[in-house]
Amino acid sequence: MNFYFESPEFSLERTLFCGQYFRAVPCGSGYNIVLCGHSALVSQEGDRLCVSSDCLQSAEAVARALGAFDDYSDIRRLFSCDDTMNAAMQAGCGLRIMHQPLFETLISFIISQNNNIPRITGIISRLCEHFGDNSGGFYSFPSAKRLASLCESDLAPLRCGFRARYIIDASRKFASGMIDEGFVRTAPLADAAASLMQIVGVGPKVAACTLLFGADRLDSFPEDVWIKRAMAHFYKNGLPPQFAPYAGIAQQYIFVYARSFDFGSEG
DNA sequence: GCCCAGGTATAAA
DNA sequence: TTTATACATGGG
Repeated sequence: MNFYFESPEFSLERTLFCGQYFRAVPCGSGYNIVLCGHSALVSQEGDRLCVSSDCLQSAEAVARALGAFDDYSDIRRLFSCDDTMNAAMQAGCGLRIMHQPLFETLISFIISQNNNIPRITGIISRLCEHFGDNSGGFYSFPSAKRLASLCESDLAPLRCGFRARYIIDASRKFASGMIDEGFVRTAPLADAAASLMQIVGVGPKVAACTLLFGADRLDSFPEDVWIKRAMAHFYKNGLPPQFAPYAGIAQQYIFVYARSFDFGSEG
């Protein structure tokens, strides 16, 4: 069934392809996605988001997880005092930070390290096909409990290389309760990051992306080589301090903007 | 073959 | 405390 949501100032494509999500598969004029346990075909016509899913509840959950109901007008107003951010907001117009499940985000960004997007997509796809639950031809993201029951060699079909060990370690630390979702969501940012970095293979970058995209921590700032280059180019002294509560969103706008200049290959 | 990919752990300086 | 290298895999 098709469900429609009014979502002004929202861009489905920018949101799905700004580097936070790896499970969108083009299908006709839209995309098949699996999000928060719901599979859906999503598309957009003007200010209207169309979610094709099995029931209204699922469709709403998907739209919510996409951030389609989030209003960034106050945030954009806050950022608008800054010339670079104005240009970045234009480049990333309509993007939203998604609300992805914590464990799924963590595993996705563990897989992303020293890797490229097409291959990340393939590995996650195989992970879901092998160990997720099949419903109607779509696979859920496997639970921490399920993956915790496996060993490294079980992940061989994923061809994820050295990351297999990290995936198993993360799953076991989640399944055992050693990493607590409530803590990750509510503790001071540095403590939440430290909690995630107990996992082998999780450093500051993966932790920060997990916090931003999977724990609604909009203040989390996934600094990496790419962003550092862009930031060094745009800001001598870092982001303006008043942007701190939304540094993650600012960073995501800048990421999209910087990518359009190919800063990745600059010295 | 060589280089790189939204990194991280480890071993040297 | 900072700087170099290996790490699995696959595409350009």
